[in-house]
Amino acid sequence: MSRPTVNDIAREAGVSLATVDRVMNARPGVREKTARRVNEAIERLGYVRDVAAANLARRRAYRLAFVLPDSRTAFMTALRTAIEHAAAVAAHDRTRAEILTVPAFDSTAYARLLDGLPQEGFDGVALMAPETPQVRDAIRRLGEAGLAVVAFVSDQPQAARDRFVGIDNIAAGRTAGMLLGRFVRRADAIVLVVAGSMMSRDHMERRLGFDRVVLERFPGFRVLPSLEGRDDSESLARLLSAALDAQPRIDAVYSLGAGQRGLIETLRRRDPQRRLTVVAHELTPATRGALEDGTIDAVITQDVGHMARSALRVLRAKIDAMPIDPGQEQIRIEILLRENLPPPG
Amino acid sequence: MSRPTVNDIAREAGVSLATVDRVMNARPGVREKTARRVNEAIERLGYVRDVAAANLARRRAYRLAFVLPDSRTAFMTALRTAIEHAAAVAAHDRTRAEILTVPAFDSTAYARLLDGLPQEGFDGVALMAPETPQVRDAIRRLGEAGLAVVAFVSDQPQAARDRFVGIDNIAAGRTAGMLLGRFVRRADAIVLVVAGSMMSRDHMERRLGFDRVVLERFPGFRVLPSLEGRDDSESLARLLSAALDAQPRIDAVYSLGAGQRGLIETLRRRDPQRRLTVVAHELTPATRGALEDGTIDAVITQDVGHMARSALRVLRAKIDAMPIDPGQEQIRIEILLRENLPPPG
DNA sequence: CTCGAAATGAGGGGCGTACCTCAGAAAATC
DNA sequence: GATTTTCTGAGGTACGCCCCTCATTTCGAG
Repeated sequence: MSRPTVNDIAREAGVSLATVDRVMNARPGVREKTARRVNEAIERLGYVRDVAAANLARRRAYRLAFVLPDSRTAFMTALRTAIEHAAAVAAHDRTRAEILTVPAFDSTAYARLLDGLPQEGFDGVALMAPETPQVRDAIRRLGEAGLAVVAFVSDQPQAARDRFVGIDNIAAGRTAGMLLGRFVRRADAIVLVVAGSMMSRDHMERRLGFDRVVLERFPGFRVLPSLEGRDDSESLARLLSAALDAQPRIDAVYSLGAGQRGLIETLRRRDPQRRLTVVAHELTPATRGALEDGTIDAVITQDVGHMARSALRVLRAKIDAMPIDPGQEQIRIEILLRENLPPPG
Repeated sequence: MSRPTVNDIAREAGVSLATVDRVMNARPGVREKTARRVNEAIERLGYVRDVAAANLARRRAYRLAFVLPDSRTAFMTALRTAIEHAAAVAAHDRTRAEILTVPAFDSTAYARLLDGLPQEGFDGVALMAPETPQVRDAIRRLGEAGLAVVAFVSDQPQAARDRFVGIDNIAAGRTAGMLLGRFVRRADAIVLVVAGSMMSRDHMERRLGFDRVVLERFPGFRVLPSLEGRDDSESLARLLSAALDAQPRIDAVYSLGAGQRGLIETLRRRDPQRRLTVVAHELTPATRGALEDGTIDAVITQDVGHMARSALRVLRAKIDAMPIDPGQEQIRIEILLRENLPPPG
């Protein structure tokens, strides 16, 4: 005997199909007593609505938006590709997801775009945006308009988002710090921190976590003031080169993300014997190559494919008011060495 | 304009619905020329069959089996729980998955069980079994009977499995070796390897990878003959205690998996200052606690939840002859430090 | 050209659910 | 008890696809 259907419920509850339908879809005009009988029958038979059939009948289509900054770092490119891929797969599942792009730090533009989404028929939004009052208010309005909202990659802890899909960047920074600290042999190591841009919350949090762990666990380390390459490989290469000249005894480099290409090229040139211990963020073609040839010792990363799929699943679940599987939606802070690098592609 | 349906295909191809249906479901009685016209129409409109609707109409139900050894290590317990959870979720999706248990190293019992599956109406099997000729032949017969077969956790590279869901244990061993080697401060470290049982392929492969990396990268290390606790915490505790007495200068311990509880308790007692560098496999309540309190420095693990879900997805895809998303099905060799430990549960 | 076989069209019933209408029954109101 | 209001039942149509039957057309062989 297979799963019970609405018909079984109707029979079991001693009511008609129409009544079962009214109860199940919260339509008006059912006495409380009758509704209870139906719900009891559902309980008793262990009925679970066949979501596939329901969606078929409803002709339901989920219309979702990924709202991303227009930044074009390797990480953002990989993220976009992952989202497009996940969206193509989800298209087989009545889900249409589009990427919308906004000037990177323009909160007003974000707010304007978000405010327009309800009228355009979107049911849910995955949002990667700076944490500002304007964005926060726009998120609240989205929620009031009935859209599901997840903060994506970068959290909005103060805002009315339904969930955060991404990693804890403080913990990621701690992880990087611990790894770097244990990889470096000497107790009085000099460490250089390289940042894309400190304007982004992620990088600030990583830095924070890193500093804390160094302070707690490697108090003998000297951490130099951080280099800011403004997400740009060329300027980063120049800055790094200058820093290595100024302080030749640098033992380790921690790269918070963005501009990795310039960093790696400079390291290859300046440190061919790989005396330096290097920990970087984000798996990109550049960091993969550097991991393979030993220029970088470890990469801390987050699986962009997983994040894209997770955002889609979470949004759909929120739209349907269904529970999510926390284990499946937990994005890991991955540590990659050359030895556990997943195959490319 | 939403997705094209079979009706659109029929119209576009200038044939009737019945013919489209015959083509799509490979039913006989269609001239090749006509079939081609239909397929062209499918191409042109970018039609993709609505699998949900198709399954509904077919009343298709996937009946899947997880065939596991009766071993009751913490890892196997976690794995079973993860499978049960994934199966409960998949039940909402016309998929019934059951766990079948076989005496751990009894190839004959495995073969007998596997041979019975086709008659019992199973469509696919995820199999964790020793790699023996008997099992290999049984897998071939399953394939011939039309079942999808994935090797689960432990690969069957010589057998006709459709895929392997699990990690490369040689790489996992290499990862552990690299991590341990870099965490230990001295170049002439003495390393103790602790195994549950060397009978299992996984543990042998990890050992192999570990040894190779130590040989290549840390040639000064001395690796002691390995301790075998036969997957049993108590006997492992005794052995370890004896080994630490015999060689007090041990610097590091590598635990291949199984019997971790005894290991950890002994370490807590014998090494309260955490002088030892310890790398272990599998995230379990015991290793989690040990990571948190610093008894263990790193854990190499594989996400059991991911593996269970992946096996289900892969089996369904194989049964439907649909493509899979390699990125999503890639099981990671995860490195966990205290800093990037995911929340429990 | 004829005949039989093969190919195709037309149509129905069904999968489990949603959503609608209308008539009739039960309950609440006075 | 009559009347209004609220509930409930019966039944239909639809979603996109599967699978079956039967009549009709087309094709190829002789």
